[in-house]
Amino acid sequence: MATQDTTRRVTRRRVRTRANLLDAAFAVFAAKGFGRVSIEEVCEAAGYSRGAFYSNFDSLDELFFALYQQRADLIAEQVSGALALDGPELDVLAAVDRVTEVLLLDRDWLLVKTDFLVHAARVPEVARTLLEHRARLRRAVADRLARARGHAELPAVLADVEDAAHAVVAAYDGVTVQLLLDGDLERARVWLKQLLTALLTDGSDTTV
Amino acid sequence: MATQDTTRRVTRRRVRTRANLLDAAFAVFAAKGFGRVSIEEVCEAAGYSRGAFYSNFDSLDELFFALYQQRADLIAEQVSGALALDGPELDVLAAVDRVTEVLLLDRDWLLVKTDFLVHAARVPEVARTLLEHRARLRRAVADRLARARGHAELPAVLADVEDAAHAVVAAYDGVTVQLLLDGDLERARVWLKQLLTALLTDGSDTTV
DNA sequence: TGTATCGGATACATTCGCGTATCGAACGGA
DNA sequence: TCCGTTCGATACGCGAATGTATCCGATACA
Repeated sequence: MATQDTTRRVTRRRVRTRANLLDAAFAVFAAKGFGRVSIEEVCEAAGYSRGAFYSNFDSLDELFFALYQQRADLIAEQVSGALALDGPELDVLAAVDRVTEVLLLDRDWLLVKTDFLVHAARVPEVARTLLEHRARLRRAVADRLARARGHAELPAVLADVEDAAHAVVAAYDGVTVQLLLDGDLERARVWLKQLLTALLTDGSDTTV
Repeated sequence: MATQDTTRRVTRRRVRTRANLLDAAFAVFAAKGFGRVSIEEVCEAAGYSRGAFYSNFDSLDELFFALYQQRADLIAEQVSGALALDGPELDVLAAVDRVTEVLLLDRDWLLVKTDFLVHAARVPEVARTLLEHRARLRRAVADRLARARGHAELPAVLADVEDAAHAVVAAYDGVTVQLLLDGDLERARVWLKQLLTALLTDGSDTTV
C-alpha cells in the first residue's frame, strides 16, 4: 500500500487495523530491536495474520518508516507546546524543565528512535526525513531562544541562536545514549537539565 | 570458541583467520548494519566458508562483541595518547583539537559503534561492557581536566571535573548522531570543538 | 436490507540461513 | 621429514520467514 493508486473505499476497519499493527510494532521493536523482528512477530503481537500486514504495508521497512513519522510528529507537537507555554516574559530554565520532561518521556521511544537512526544512517532517503524532523525541533528551540534573547540571559560561546539550538539537540542526543545504557530515566533528566543550563547560560545567575 | 576449555595448540593460521573474519565483519556491518547481516555474508566477504566461522565463533553476537572490544580498546588508547601528549603546562584547546581528531576518525566506526549501542541497550550484560568502556574514556578526560584545573581555566556550571568529563562524552555522542545523518565529517569536527569549548570554558578567553 | 466491494485469514510453495557432522589438507613439533 | 593435531571446506537436514493466491466474512452505500 505504499502507493495509494486509485481512490478506494477506505474502511474504518482498515484504519483500525493499521493503527493496531503500528502500535504492536512499536512494542515489539522496542523489546527486541528492529533488526531482530520478523513480520510474523508483529502480526502475532497485534493479533492479525500476515495477510493483514501485506494488505497494509509492503515491507517491514515501510511500516517502520510510518511508525517513526507518526511518533516523531507527536513529539514535535509536544515540544512546540512545551516551548510556547509561557508568555514572552520568559523563564528559560522553566522551559528547559518542561522540554526535558517531554523529550525524556519513555525509554521505549528512545530505543525505537535509535534503531531508526541506525537505519537512516544507511539510507540517504530516510536520513533526509530524519534530518527534517530534527530541523523542525531546532527551529522551535531557536525561535524560543530568540524570543528570550532580548530579555536577558545570554549564551556563552554559542552567541548564535541557531548554534545554541543545535547544541540543545546535541545534548539531548548525548543524554539519550547514556539513558539507553543505564536505564536511569530520572538521572538522565537531571543530567540533561544540567547540560542545557551549562550550554544556555553564561555562568552568571540565569533566570531572567 | 567462546569458552577456551583445555589448552590447545593455537595455530598462526587460526589467528590470521580470526582477524580476517573480524575485519571483514567490520566492513560488512558498517555497510549494511548488524541487523541485516548474515553469517554467510561475513564469511563470503572474508573469503572463508561457514565452517571457518563456527570454528572461531559461536554466533554473530559473539563476533560482534569481540569486534567491538577490539576496536574500542584501540580508540581508548589513542584518546589517552592524545590527552597525554603535552606536558602539564596544558593547552586545553589544543587537547580538544587532538581528541576531536581521534574521536571523529571515520564514519564506519561510528556506524558500527551505534549498532552496538542499540544491541547493548537490550542486553544488560553487554551494556555493562559498553559502560565500562565509556567510564574509561571519562576517566582519561577527567584526569586531564584535573591536571589542567590548577593552572587556569574553569568550567562554568560544570565545576565538578567528573561532570565536565561526562559532558564531553555527551557532546561526542551528540555530534556523532548528526554526523551519522549528514555524513559531513569535517563539519562534525568543527562543531564538536565548538561544543567542547562552550562546555569547558567559562566564556572568558581560555587558552592558559 | 441487499449487494458489490473490501479486508483479512488460510494454505502453499519457496527461499534463506542456520548448525552439525564429516573429511582432507595445512600446520607445527620432533 | 614425518606424524599427530588442528583448521577450515563441503555436504546435509532442518526450521523459520517470506510473498502470493485464493477464499470467506465484514463493511459501506443505495
